[in-house]
Amino acid sequence: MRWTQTLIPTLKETPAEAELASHKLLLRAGLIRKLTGGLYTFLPLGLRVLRKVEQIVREEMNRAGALEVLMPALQPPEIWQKSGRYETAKDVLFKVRDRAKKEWVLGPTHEEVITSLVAGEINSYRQMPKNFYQIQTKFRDEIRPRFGLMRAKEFIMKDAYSFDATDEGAQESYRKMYDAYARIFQRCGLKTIAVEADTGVMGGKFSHEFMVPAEAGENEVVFCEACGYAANVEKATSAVAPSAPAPASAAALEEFATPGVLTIEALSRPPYTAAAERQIKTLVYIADSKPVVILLRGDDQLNEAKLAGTLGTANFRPADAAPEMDQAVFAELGAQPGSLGAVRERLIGQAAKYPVYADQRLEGAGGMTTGANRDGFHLRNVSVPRDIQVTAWADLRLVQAGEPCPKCRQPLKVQRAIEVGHVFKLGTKYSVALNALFLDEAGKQNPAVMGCYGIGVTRTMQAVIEQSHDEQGIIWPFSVAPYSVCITPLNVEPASDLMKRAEQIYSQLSAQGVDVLLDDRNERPGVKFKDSELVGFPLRIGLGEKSLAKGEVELKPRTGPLMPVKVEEAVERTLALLREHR
RNA sequence: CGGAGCGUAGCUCAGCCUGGCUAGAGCACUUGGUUUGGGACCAAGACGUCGCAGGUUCAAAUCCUGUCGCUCCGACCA
Repeated sequence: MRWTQTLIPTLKETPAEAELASHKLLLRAGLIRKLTGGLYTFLPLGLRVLRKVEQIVREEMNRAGALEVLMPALQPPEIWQKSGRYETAKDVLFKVRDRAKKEWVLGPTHEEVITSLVAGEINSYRQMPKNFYQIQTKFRDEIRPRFGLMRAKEFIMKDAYSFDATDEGAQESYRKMYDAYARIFQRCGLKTIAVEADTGVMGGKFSHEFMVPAEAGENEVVFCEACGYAANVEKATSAVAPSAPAPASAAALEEFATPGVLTIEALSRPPYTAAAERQIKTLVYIADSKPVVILLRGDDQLNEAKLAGTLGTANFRPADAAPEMDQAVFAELGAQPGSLGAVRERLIGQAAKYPVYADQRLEGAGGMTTGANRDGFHLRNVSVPRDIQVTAWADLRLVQAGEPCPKCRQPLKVQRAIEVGHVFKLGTKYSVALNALFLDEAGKQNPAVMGCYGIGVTRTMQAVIEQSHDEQGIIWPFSVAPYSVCITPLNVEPASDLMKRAEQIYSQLSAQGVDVLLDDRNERPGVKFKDSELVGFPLRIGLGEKSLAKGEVELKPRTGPLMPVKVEEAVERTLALLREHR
């Protein structure tokens, strides 16, 4: 392709709308343009990258034995009602109406469609295992689209769904996808870590996310360099020490005045000096419209994902002074936040019936300080086993960097990351709901055991840029670069020897099947160099009068030194470099 | 949805506080010329419903109200 014949609208200045380096570069390098918030057009160069990522995904899915299909993006709401997600996923569902006013759904994902298909087409254990995948546009009514392609209303996802006759078979399907994902991201030049992920309230068996470490990521992963333990912070646990136990001869509860003290921090300072780890933090949440009390150690933070698992619902929020209903809850408890506690004898009336969920770390703790359910007062000498009636113990705390690894006790690290892929062992939730049943060897009817597997293709493309760029621009790996080679003649007069040489190299490389771009613009050298570095072609072949006088052209890898080579050897040397990176 | 900020040329922004003459700059674009190994220079030119609607005023980009859009922080997720 010739530069003057395609459209590569590079920008010298950074568009005001972009925050992330990768988002800025997508715009500046002329890969995408925004139509409106969360919706982007892929320009010729951006589309080439996207297609290359898709092709890698396709090859690896095929290698893993998955079958490519293409399902409708426009879907009937009935199947969503059957699975129950018409309600549970209502916030992300785009809905449209046809001329008869009938409602349709724009697919945010395709479990319902594929399971409906399989229900009709697969009836025997002999037809399994099967794994179907597609690369397709998804629609999600994101609350807040942001960061360019990272979180868009419309994006391209590779989704796959496996169907097995047995649980062991499903494990094997899961493992194959896990391995395929590792290969896919590696081929895209991405460093990823696979982390244990929260299965949420859907209660799937287990799940891994593929994360690209990056400060710009929206997730946090906890990992151990010593033993390889890695988990999403929502799921992560650690081997933190339990709290100091209640002494044998426990002192009696004692109320003391703490005027104006509303925080753990304030209570840990003089004149009170109750260390944070000797305090009990009391939180009140409204879950499914009912108040619940949550207890953590003073120096711990609540992990809301774990709370969701414990409560069995994601429909909860912290109680807040504003809504009247919440005010009634605080009135029942006898105090405002800052003076709340869960000591049995202080919970009277309705408050005595509020369920109390306590973090495991408090189990057996003694000598603690907590709110007295009376504004401006706290209680000391609290013994958890003696004074607090706990409805259920659970792991509710957020793991912090430096805590001991749950497997090997070495210090854990925390890193921000971008989620590019997710593998999920689903079980039979959808096959039961949508009747995907089969007959086993014994002639007995069973629901298929499913797994689902997603890769954000457009997000992966941006993640590559986020992980691989410098001040000059993008640094594309050969595998997904829009063009592997950019030929940069510094004189584009058609009659010039220099341009003839450039044309010759261009046609020879093209004939060898190399993705090559000829920068035939009549621009000054600086402009051409800057642009080729901004776009990030892995290899540039520079042709200038000076070096050509010596019979040389210049090979310039994006991040390597300039390599003068004989004109006659330019094509061969280029092909050799490309082979090295295959 | 809650909180914060921003809407002026294709892009980056100034002007707004303290209303006033023909609404500006740089980049990009067009034409001509000079240049040509790291984002050139000279000259001439084209490009604006100042997001939109209403109000205040002799007069509104500027003040007020509403509205729409965008960006950032939180809940959602590939």
